[in-house]
Amino acid sequence: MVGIKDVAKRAGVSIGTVSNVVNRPHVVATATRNRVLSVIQELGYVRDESARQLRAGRSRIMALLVLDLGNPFFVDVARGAEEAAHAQGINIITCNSGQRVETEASYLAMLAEQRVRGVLLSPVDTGGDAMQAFRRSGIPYVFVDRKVPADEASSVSVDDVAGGALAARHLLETGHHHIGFVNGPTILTQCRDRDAGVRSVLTGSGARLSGVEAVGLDVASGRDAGARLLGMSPRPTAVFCANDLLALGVLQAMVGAGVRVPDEMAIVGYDDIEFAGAAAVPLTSVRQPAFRLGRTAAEQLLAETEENPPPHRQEVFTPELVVRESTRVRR
Amino acid sequence: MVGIKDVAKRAGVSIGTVSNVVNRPHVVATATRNRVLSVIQELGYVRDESARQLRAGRSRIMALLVLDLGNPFFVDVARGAEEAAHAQGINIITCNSGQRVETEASYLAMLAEQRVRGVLLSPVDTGGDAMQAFRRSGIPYVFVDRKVPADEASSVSVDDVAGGALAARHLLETGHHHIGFVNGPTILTQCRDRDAGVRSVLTGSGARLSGVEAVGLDVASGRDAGARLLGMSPRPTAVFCANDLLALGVLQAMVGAGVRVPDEMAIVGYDDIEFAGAAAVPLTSVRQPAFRLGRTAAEQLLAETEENPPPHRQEVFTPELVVRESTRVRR
DNA sequence: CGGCCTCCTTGAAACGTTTCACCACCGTGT
DNA sequence: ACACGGTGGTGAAACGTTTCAAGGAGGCCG
Repeated sequence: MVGIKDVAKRAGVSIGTVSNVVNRPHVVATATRNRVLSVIQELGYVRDESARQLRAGRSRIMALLVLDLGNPFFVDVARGAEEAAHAQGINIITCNSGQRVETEASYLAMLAEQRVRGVLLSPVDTGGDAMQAFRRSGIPYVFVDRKVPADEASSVSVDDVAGGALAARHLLETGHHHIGFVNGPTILTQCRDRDAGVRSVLTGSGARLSGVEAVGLDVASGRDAGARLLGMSPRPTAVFCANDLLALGVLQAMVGAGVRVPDEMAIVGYDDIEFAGAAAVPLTSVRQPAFRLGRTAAEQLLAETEENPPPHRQEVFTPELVVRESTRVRR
Repeated sequence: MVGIKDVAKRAGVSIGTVSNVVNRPHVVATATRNRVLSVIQELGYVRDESARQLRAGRSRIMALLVLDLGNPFFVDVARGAEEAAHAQGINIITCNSGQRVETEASYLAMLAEQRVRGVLLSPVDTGGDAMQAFRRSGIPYVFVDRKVPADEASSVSVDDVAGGALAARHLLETGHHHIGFVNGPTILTQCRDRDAGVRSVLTGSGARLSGVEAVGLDVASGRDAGARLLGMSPRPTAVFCANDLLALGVLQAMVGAGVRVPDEMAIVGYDDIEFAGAAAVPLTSVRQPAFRLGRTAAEQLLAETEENPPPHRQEVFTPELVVRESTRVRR
């Protein structure tokens, strides 16, 4: 592998000069610069970032550690983060934990060892050993889609309690008295918060709530939950799902069983992913500003990795209900 | 930031011993090892991967550079790759070029400077400068979802010509004589191949082909293309889309315009992403084994980064037609 | 009691950069 | 002729690891 030394020797200059050509071209004379540049071309020299970083003490890479890339919501978050980072010439690498605690831990360890510039975090497990160790590493991080106490770190999130409430209220207003709630794993704050929102609205409303906890937050888990819903008697007349993927799964189960949506079963999803509007029955969903979430978080993180970091901030966006066929009231 | 020296001093041993505790625990006496380990704990020491890598000359990270994470097909590819890599204790980082040539170039440069262990590549632009430079870097790479000459590198792909042919034949067999083809940007080999497949079947069949080139491979481009399709006269009675996202967009355009699917317009997509089956009208689609694609490619890449790399291989999977509502013949 | 083996530990070199103090040279003003 | 400033280039230190030859401390055998 060709290094700066080879270039120096071949161009008949010192190592320092080659380094200058690469990093501060203006300080070296035009003739020398061109000679060195052409040798670099000729030899195909690529500088070694690990050496550079070892010297500099800091990396030029930011990372995004994401709960589940299979969820288009997070893909949009990633896009937003990428946009913000690229605008400042920083590359973002994405790590997908797939909601597995061990995978997450392994990525956290890797990122710490890598001395990454900063990390955008949407962790499964905020309290675990891996996360504790990561905190101590001193690498700046910002939580995405999860709120944390202000003294720990910045966060950019969406008010999930409000989102859950929004969905529940909508179902009440469209005349339902028995509502199913397909929630995801309650280890996730998002799920607990949405649950809290639902309960805050339903408690004392006279409506009945039937909860189902899905094993995952994907379509397959949704189909599964749908089947369980179908087995209930009395069966709820409407269901709120913690996630559009779950909602799509539930919808598939309903269609498969010949249960008409929304007439026999209204469905509300969460996230308003692009596919929600294109579903067999277009889904009513609680929209989150995913792209902005990612962008805002990345901007904050970038700011916090600068010389004089600004104080931590907790940004909370407000979700919005998008009504479609799946809860339309027919008269 | 605490380094190996701090640990050594505090534990009263040499830095070599600390290194041994971390990397070859068995060679150090139990008492010493425990003492060092507890100091590591206490100080929160995390080893610096850039120094480690500088010394070792190679990284322990693999990368996946992907065309578009917004396409669930690639998310599945990523999952497959992650599975294979994690099975060998290697972490995979994902880089999303979003089909932008400059973004791709910038990631390629970054990965080369990073001296990554190996890269899984689904590039927009195989011939560009960035790619040329990357080849020279000597980092092992394997193409995913794209075939290349055997002497350059390994590749794992799906026969796109066959896939295109499969779709076209299906539409002929279901009685269509005027077929639309919504293709993606022809800079992508995949799109050119699918086109070739379609033409090979339609040429001489007596059927008419109306081509539309979408600007992207996403839902919005599909809606756009759908609108163009609707403006044609005579209007095709069926359309094959190079991609399920395009197909979903076209479907939305049809639904929006009150054109019945499949009666007035049959639709075939490509990839068979999870959402295809859950669409307003479940989509017929050409299925690709995305997960296996990713897993196989990662396995090959891992093998090629070993001591005695196996020869390059070209693995080509065969696509499969999945028939659903969107092309169902009613009688 | 000397020699030898085994088990642990050490110190220093090396990895490929960046940075910085220092030097050589040249032209200019006095 | 001399001092001086500016320009362009050099050499060496430093970054935090890993690795490896070498050495010290015991224990065992003859």
